Amino acid sequence: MIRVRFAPSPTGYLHIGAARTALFNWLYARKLGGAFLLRIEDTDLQRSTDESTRSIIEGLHWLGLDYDEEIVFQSANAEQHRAAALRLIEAGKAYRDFTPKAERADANVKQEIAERARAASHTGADHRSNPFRDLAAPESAARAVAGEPFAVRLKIAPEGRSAFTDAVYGEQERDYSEIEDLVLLRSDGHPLYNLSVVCDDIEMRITDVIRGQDHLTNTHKQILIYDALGAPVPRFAHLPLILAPGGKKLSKRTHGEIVSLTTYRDAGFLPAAFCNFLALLGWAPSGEQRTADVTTSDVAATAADERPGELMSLREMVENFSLERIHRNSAIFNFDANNPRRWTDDKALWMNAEYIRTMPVAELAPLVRAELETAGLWKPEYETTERAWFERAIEVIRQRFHTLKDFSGQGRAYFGDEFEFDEAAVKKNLQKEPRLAELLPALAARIEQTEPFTMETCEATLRAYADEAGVKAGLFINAARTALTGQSVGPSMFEVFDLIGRDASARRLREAVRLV
RNA sequence: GGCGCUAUGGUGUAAUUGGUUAACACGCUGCCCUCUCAAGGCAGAGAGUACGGGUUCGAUCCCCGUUAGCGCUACCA
Repeated sequence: MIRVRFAPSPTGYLHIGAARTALFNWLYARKLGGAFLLRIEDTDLQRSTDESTRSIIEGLHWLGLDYDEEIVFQSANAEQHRAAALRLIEAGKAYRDFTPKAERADANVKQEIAERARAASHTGADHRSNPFRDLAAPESAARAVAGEPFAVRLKIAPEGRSAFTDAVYGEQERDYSEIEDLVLLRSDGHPLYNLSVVCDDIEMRITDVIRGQDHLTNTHKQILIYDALGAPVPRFAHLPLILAPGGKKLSKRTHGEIVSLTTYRDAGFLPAAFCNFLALLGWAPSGEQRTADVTTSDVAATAADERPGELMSLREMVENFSLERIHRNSAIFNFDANNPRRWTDDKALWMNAEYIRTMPVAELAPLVRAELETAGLWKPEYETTERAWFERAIEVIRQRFHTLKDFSGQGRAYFGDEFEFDEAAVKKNLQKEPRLAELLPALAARIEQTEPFTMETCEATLRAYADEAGVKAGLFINAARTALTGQSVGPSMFEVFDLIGRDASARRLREAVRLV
């Protein structure tokens, strides 16, 4: 049985790249009927926080990626990892390194690495020139017993090659001479990443490791640890990275909130839409599936036969998913920090709007309810006596919305009398024609007396009065839109009258006079 | 410095795995529809597949080199 895991380290919020890794693992597990597990890699005690762990769990929950067993906290297994390292010493596969620990500043590690490599190539020193590598076992043990601190290093054979087949990147080979005797245990006894990952993956009986491409070259080291431990090596699949515009690294430091999953939740994205978008970064259904999906998509039950194949429900993604179709080049997450309209990837925004516009209203309603609740606009009647009205309002206004936030923003006037007037709209629709000061109350009176009060009768009333007053119907229509909703854009005006209702419509028309 | 990975319009991707006027989506431009804005419809601009060599009757696709970007190279994860 397939067992995969998502293993983030809880140092900060859940990164969208990590979220995509989680999604792919989940997709793979669900497709193959396997288990999807969650492991929190909190071995770096200084940087790990509970808050971050919580945000990871919340993020997965929001996306709808359910995990199958208890969460594993890596720090809880430190003792086992240590024992494994000690066992490797006994077996002669690792050795104690008594070299005093070198302090280095995090900021210049890269530079230091380069300099050290250059120096080593001059002196002819290689990865196997550690003086403690071949220290006799009894002496090594004696020094340890005497209390001398030591790190534990894996003993890599001087000659040979490591090889594996990555499900995405294909055949991978690396000469042992390129691999240093990596440290498994710090001199303070703390197990290091590569050891911990391998031990936990063995313990959790992970069969397929699906993770970011940044681990591709480290995989050779981990395979060496599997071998030393005598454990079977899982299958590996590395995912291309997600980069910022310009092909630069997408980081919290330089790009801020844009890389955090919670940003999208808080901005009113639908989890299904965001998963859909994320899935298409580095993966795509085949051309065949793309066209086949046109008729089977259930994202939009109402217009299924018109949907492009890129829009897929989670269920459809599971159906179509395969490691083989993940590609190897990194994807760019496109956005423009200087343009508020382009604050995140255009396609993500479009896709979210598409979902909002086409998903069944019954599924959208609870999400709108949550949004209205947080905005203080929710009324319990929307679930009972006004349910039909509520669903109709959603249906009408969602056509122009991009995120759930729009229901409490642009859509505010539909759910209450407290709303803002857009300055430009007032100027354009109410202030260009001074006669509106008299005409608006008169229109209000006519609207009020319209019987029955429907889209059609409102239209007839308005047009008749426009004729009578000798103005264009458009004048009234646009003025009414701004009077009733505060905006210059929105649904067909007669639908707006109908939704907002007789009393509120008349009232808002009269009140708008003060803005003329 | 060493090793590795990658390279199709602005972005995400497709191309029956060597044979297409290089396709689709987002974005962009224009027109239509129209009470506004979306949506929708129509039309269009935008890549000859990073560059240079091979192999081949024929390369987006296979090979080599160059360049660029990214990753790894820590007693970080």
